[in-house]
This record gives sequence, structure tokens and C-alpha cells, in this order.
Amino acid sequence: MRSEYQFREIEKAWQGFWEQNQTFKAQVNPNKPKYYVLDMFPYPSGAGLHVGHPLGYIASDIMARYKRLQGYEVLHPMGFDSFGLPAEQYAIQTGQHPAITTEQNITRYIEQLKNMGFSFDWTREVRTSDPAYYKWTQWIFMQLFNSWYNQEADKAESVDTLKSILASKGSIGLKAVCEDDVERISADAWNAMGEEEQYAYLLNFRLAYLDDSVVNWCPQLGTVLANDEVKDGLSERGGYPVEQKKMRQWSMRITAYADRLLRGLEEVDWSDSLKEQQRNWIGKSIGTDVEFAIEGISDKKIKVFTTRVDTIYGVSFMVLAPEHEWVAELTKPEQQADVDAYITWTKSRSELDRVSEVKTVSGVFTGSYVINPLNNERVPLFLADYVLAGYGTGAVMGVPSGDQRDWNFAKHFDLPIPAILDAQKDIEKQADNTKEGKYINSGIINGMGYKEATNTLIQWLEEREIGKGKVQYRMRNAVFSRQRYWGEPVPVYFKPTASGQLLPYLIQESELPLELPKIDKYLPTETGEPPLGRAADSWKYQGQYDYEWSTMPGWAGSSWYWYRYMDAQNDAAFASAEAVNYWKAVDLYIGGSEHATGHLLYSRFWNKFLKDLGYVAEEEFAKKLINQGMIQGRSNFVYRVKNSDQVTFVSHGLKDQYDVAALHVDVNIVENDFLDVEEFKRSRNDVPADAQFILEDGKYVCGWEVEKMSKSKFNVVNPDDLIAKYGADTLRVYEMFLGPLEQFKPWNTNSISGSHNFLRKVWRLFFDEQAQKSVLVDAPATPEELKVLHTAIRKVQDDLDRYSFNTVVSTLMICVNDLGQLKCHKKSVLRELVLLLSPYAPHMAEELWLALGEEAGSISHAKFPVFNPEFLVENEFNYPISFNGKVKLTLAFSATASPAEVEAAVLANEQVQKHLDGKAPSKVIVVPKRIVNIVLGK
RNA sequence: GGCGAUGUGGUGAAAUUGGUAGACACGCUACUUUGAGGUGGUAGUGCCGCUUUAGGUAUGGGAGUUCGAAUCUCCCCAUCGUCACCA
Repeated sequence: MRSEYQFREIEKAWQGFWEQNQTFKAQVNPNKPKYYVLDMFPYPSGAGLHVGHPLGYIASDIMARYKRLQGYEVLHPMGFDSFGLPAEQYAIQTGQHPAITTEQNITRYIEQLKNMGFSFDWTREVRTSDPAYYKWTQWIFMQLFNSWYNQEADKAESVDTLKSILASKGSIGLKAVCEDDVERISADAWNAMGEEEQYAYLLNFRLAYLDDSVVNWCPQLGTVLANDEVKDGLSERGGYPVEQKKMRQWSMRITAYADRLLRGLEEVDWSDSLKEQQRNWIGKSIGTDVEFAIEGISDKKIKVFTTRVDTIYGVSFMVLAPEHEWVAELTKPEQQADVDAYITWTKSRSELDRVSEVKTVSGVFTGSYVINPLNNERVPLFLADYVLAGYGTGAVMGVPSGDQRDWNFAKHFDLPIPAILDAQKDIEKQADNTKEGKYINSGIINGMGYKEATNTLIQWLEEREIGKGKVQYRMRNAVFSRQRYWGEPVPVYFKPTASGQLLPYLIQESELPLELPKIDKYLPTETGEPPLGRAADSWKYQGQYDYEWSTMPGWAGSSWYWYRYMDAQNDAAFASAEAVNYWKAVDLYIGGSEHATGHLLYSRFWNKFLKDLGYVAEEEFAKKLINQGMIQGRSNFVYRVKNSDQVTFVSHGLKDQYDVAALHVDVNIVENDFLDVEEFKRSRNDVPADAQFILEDGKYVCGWEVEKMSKSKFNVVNPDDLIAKYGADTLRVYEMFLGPLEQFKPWNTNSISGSHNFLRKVWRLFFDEQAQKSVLVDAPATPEELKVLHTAIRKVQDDLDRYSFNTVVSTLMICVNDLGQLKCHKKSVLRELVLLLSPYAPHMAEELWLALGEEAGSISHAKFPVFNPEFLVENEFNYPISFNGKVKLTLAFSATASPAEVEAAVLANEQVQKHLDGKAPSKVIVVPKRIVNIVLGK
């Protein structure tokens, strides 16, 4: 038995114990309620973990341990999102296979995670780059390829059902999600097709499909990027320029799920900001498509999408995107030069220019006119780059009285600004987008209100087949191909038809996994094909047909991994039905907010798809989600005096008296902002031994600033160092004590000693370290001790239930301080305290549990203390007595006294009378067991 | 510009349905314990004011609702996140 708090020994011993005894192994246990608590699994980078990474893992581990104590069967797994660019970049530089780098990094991560004492069930570890795992990623791709979206049933179905519909009814009235330009055919036409022809036609409807899409191409990285991997026209990783390029790519029809993705947000407990981000990303708008005839061209009409069809009588111009495909045809000869100049100019502008010049108006007249279908007026047709080719129809009707951007445009080109609502104000000065009032100058809707007008117009347009109500989404289908090596191969090969057209076919399910071939270099081929093209000679299906050379994007493996944890070793299914039906969905998911629109949206998409096919139990995979705040760095600075003969540094408080340059200094040689001068001299070869330091009160004080945590700023703090110095339990307690989990906060090691001292204080309730002996006693607890204990039990439970991890630490500190004051060393009290502490400081808890005479290791599955309100009953309550809301004194009264009794007693009190100073109170408010407020007249 | 969030001591923060603002911790000051300690203990610490006692004032700023506002409403300012000309 250790009577000193030797955390290094203690932590190592218990980590070994847990591993040996598989203490945290989870299993399907129908006799217990389940709780699934999941961390977003990390990409194993070469740098290892810094103090910011474990924040979320600590919180989730506390919940896992807490729920175990409450009698839940807890699934708390960890794994690695191990496909990705950095390992591949490294492979390009060194020739080392990415699998080797990845393996090394994972080994390091596991070691670091184990040092933190997390209660993961390591038997369920997954790695997305493991063929046994990506076999099932490929399998899901195959299901997507074999499915179409039936809008009638509002779900995905096997293409077999589509085939029978086509054979009996054709596709003319078919409600399926596909591109607008897919040719509609009759049943006869379908039945007349040959097998290959039918196969080619079906490709239009599959949820995984090949498409010539405009993609974000990054030449430096040699690959396509998703929209959320591009920031301000540069690649998120590396910051390289990204250009638009048309390429034949695999895509996923996520837009089929747009509305369900939107509706599903209502049933999950996620933060408003996160839900809002997803809503914005999906970007649903309800409006109307309207066709405008073109003057002088009879076979074409320009279609616009508007959310305010009620303003159509206010149209005074129309604008096309400069990239619109009819621009050449619609430009009149006399405008040709101007239009060409404008298009050249817009092309020259980078993404960043466009963003920064939002306010300026630009555009050019084409010389053409369109006809407003409602009033047959001629409307001039312009080009302007504020209209985006990629959204809606690439054409916009301009209503200057109701839209500020249109108003600016009209002013700039001196176009009319017709008023359309009697409630519009000052439309000569600015646009007024009100929906109030009655319509004027508006033909068939004159005198109507907004709702009636909109319905009338849509009906009018639909009757004449020149428009219809429509729901528009901003979200695009997701490009699924990456021209990289280190990703999942797509389980597809290409077989030519009789006419030589290449059609994609799936390999057999029994042939999974399709493993990555070996290649000589991890670069594109000489002809610019993806790296897998280097294996082209041998990498063929049945030695004959080329496999797909692109690999899957990073998000493929992470879009379903929570199911693999449920049954990680299963070779016959991604998870057994039994496991899926028991664990169902994630009860608590913790991770960074940077995945708001990427991972979390794709995962919800795949989950809904798997639900449609009946493979999983829940429509939403994560019921509760918490985004832990990023931990920022806290940099320290020293101030070097400029232009001095000798190298001189001046302390922070005196720096204003000198001309100084601020320099970053390693935060690990600074404590409480005091610099370790000797260590500073030793560790920096640019600081000579005779350097001068101008001190304040004998100390060198450093300045500080909050910055990103990075090596170049010397502010990276490594958890391994802190664990060596204070122990994992201290680090766990301290990271939680820093503040609310969701909040962004700078890392500051300064006050970690407070958490360490707290744990030592707990230890001293059990042991006299000086005398090297236990001080535990068996005596029964006093009412006072029970009150202290049960106050803590209630608050710890309440706070954990609302994920307030920081206040739990305060509560435990108060409890320990109070028990210390009471000199309480009673086993019955301390046993409960250890249980409360165990989720936060599990190693120490195990050790103290043993000291209490309990069975080794049994604390992990013990029972959480039960709060008993009887111990908190008070006979008296200390009433704060306030005058006009300002508290002046407190008076104790019986807790059961009625408000009238309290009021009488208060007014009879001598001190109260003194404060009243002879005046009569106009009112006395008594809130039982809260406050007394005496209201004095003015 | 839209949307979302945040703003409380020297610092991290607490205040769960409006009811004693600053719990808990760091830091700091003084005293004390120990052979020694990134030790233990005691007292103090929002700001202004006072020898002490009072007292005044205070949750980004301004207005409002209320007996009573950090908390609710409106306006403004600042910071962070996010989308960014979305028709």
C-alpha cells in the first residue's frame, strides 16, 4: 500500500491493470440500458497529440465512466481516420509507403492516449486504411451504386425496383432524383433497348454515378477537392490555388436527401450554430421558376428562379451570369465589343477580388430584350457577375424597388424603379423589400396581399406552362473521386460496349476488399493520370478490364465508422444486426466544430441511406453532439533592447522606457509569466552568457498574447511533459477545470498546480504522508459531514447531466475543503467521495478504493452515490434583507415561517428600523427561502 | 452584408426557473510551518473612499420591463465563428 501520492507509479499500475483485466470491454447486454459515447476519431499526424487534442476525449471519458457507474452498458471506442494527404505527401518525398508512416503514427497516438487513462475498449479499435475496414466502405459504395432515389416513397431503393417501373411505365412520369436533362422514355422504348443500352440508361439514376462535373481542381496537389476543402479560392490543406475544371468524376447524389437532412436537424440535440451552418449549407429556398420569351428568338426562353414572384410587375431588367451558355447567341453585334471586354474582365478577377468588391456594381448590356409574360413589357437583358452560373438557372429578374442589389444595378445603368406595393417607402433612395401592403401597378394582382398574390401568380403561370412553384437548394451533389493513392479504391472496373463506350461495373461482393496495388512512386503518371495508373498493366479486373484509377475522398471512411465499432471484428457484415439493434445510435458525440458541414453532413447522408436499405436502426446517427472549443496557444515574449552594445532584455513592466523588439520565448521555460533566465541563456544560442536582464522585483516578467498553437511561436505544450510532471489525473482535472467545454480558450499551464494540490488534498483525507500511514476510521458520519457529502452528490450529478464538466471540479474542491475542515476521515463518507471523483481522476480513485478495503478494480462498475435530500434539510434560512433591491443585512428565520411571519419579524427588527429611519415601507416582498425586499417610496 | 455565438476582477471562471454578483482556482500581499520543496497552514484581495467605522459604485455602452436584472425586451459597440453577390 502506497501512503504517498506517487502518481507515476499509481497511474502506470492501474493502466496495466485495466489492460490486463479488460476492465472496459463492452458487450451486447440486453439486461442493461446502453450508452454510446463517441469521440471524433483523429487523423494520426506525425506531430502526436498536443494539450488541445485530449480536451474532448477527457470529457467523453468522464461521461463514459459516469454512465458505467449509473448502471449503463457503455460503448466507448477509439480508432483512426488513417487515409489522408499528409502520409501521401510524405511518401512522395521519401518513397516510404504511407502504410508504414501511418502505422508508426498510430502507435505513438495509442501510447499517448493510454497514458491519459482513457477507458476505451481497445478491442474495437478501427483504422479506415485497414483492408478489413475499407472492405465495408467499398461495400457501402456498392449499395449506393445499386440504388436510386424514389421520390414517391421518399427513400432510396434498389435499382431492381426501378427496372420494373421502367419496364411497365417508362420514365415519363417517374419521380426519381436525377439530372434535369435525362431523356424521358416510354416503357416501350425501354423494353426495346438492348442490355447494354438499358445499363447505360440506368446510370442516370444511381446514387453513386459518373458525371462530367465542374470540379475544384488543385494542380499543386494533383487532385480534386470538395467545396468544403476550399477556402477563399485556395486549398484548405497547403493553401494552393484551386481552379474550376470539367472532369469525369464519381459523384454522390446527396441532394436527394436535402430535405430529410434539413428535417432531421429538428430531432437532434446539437448546437444552434451548428444546425444553422448545416441549414445554410443545404440552402433551401422556396420560389418559382418563370420563363421569359426572348425578342426575336422563338425557340428559346430564359428561365429565372425567384423567391418573390409577387414582385414580377416590378421587373425592369434581366441579368444573366457571364458564363451563361446562351451569351454568344444573345449578344447583338453593336454590343459585341463591350460584352467581350466585360467577360474578359470577369475572368481575370480572382475569387478574392470578387469577394472584396461586393459593393461595386458591374455589368454590360447585351442589346437583347426579353418579354415579361405578365405585362408583355420589353425588358433589357444584361450580363453581370453578381449572378452566379452555378446557382438556380444562372439568370435573375431585376426588381429594383424590392432588392437592394437590383436597386444599385438599376441606379448605375439608369433603369426605371417601378413601385409595386403601396407600403414601399423611399424607393428613390433605397430598395424596400417589404411584403406588407397591397399591390399597385401590378395587373392581375392589384389590390391583393402577399400570400394571395403569390398563389394567384403561380397558378396563372402553371396554367399557361410558363412557370411553376419550385424548391431550390444551394447544396450540390458531392464529388467522390480523388486522384490520390492513399485512399479506398473504388470497387469498379470499366468494360467497353460493342460501340466502344466504357461502362462502369461493380466487382463481385465476394471479391471485396479490393486492395490498393503496389506502385513505384506516389505521383501522377507521366500522362497526368492518377497514381493508380502506374499499376495499370497488372491492376485489372480478371486480368482484362481496367479498374477505376481514382480513390475515394477522405470523408468516405469516416461517414459510417461508428457502426464498425459496434462489431469491429465481423467479417460477414459491417456490423451484425444484433449489435446494430442494441447500440442503435451514438448517444453523445464529441468533436471539433470544423466538421460542421463536411463530416457531419456526409455521415448523416450515409446513415439515412443505410436506414432506407434497412441496415441500421436510426434515421439520425448522433442524438447529442458537443463541439469542444479549440484550445489556442498562449505565447510568451521577452523584450530585447534595440541598439544596445550588449545584448539586453528588459522585463515586461519596464519595456516602455526602452526601444524594444518583442521575441517569442518557449513557454516551457516560463512559469507564471516569470522567465527562467538561466534556462533561457542555456537553451538559446543567440543569447550570449553575458546577456543583461533588467528585472522587476528581482524577476524577469514576460509579456503574453493568445495565438494559434504552433511550433514557430514556441507555445506548444505537450501532454506527455505535463503527465510526467503532475500525472494524468491532474491533467484531466485541470483541462476540465479550465472552463466550459464548448468555449474557445487559450492554454495556460500557470494554474495547473491548483488541480494538483486538490488531488493531494484528497489524498491527505486518506493518508498521513509524514507518518506514512492510513488515517481512515470506521466511525459513523455526523449530520454535518453528510450534508457536505450530499450537497456534492447532488451537484456533481446535476452538472454531469448537463455536461457542465468544469463546475463539477469546483464542487469536488469545495467538498474536499469542507471535509478537510471537519477533519473527516470516515470510510463511509470517503467511499462516496471517491466514487464522485473517479470519472475525473480514475487512477487515484482506484488506489483509494483499494485503501478503503474494496476489491481492486471494482470501482469502474460500482454504483454511483445516491443523493438523499433528508441530509440537506435546514431548520433556519438566512434571509438577505434588501431595501429597494439593495441588500443591507441578513436575518435568520425558521425555514417553515410563513411570509407574513417573516415580514412581521423583519419589520420588528432593530437594525431594519434603523435603515427605515422612521419612514414607512410602501411594500414588503417576501419570497420564502429566497429574499426579503422592502420597498420604500420615492 | 446575412446567420450564429460571446462580452463579468490582475487571470481562468461561477451564479441551473429574474432573488446576497465574483463561488472554485490561479496570481498577489502579510504572517506562519518545514532540514528542504512548484510543501502545509492562517488572514487579506472587484473598484473608489475611510485611521477605523460607515458608505458609494460595479457584469461592453445606452434605454426599458420589474419590488428586484449578469439573467428578460429594444438600440448601439466590440470580439469570435460561419457562409459569403444564393436571386
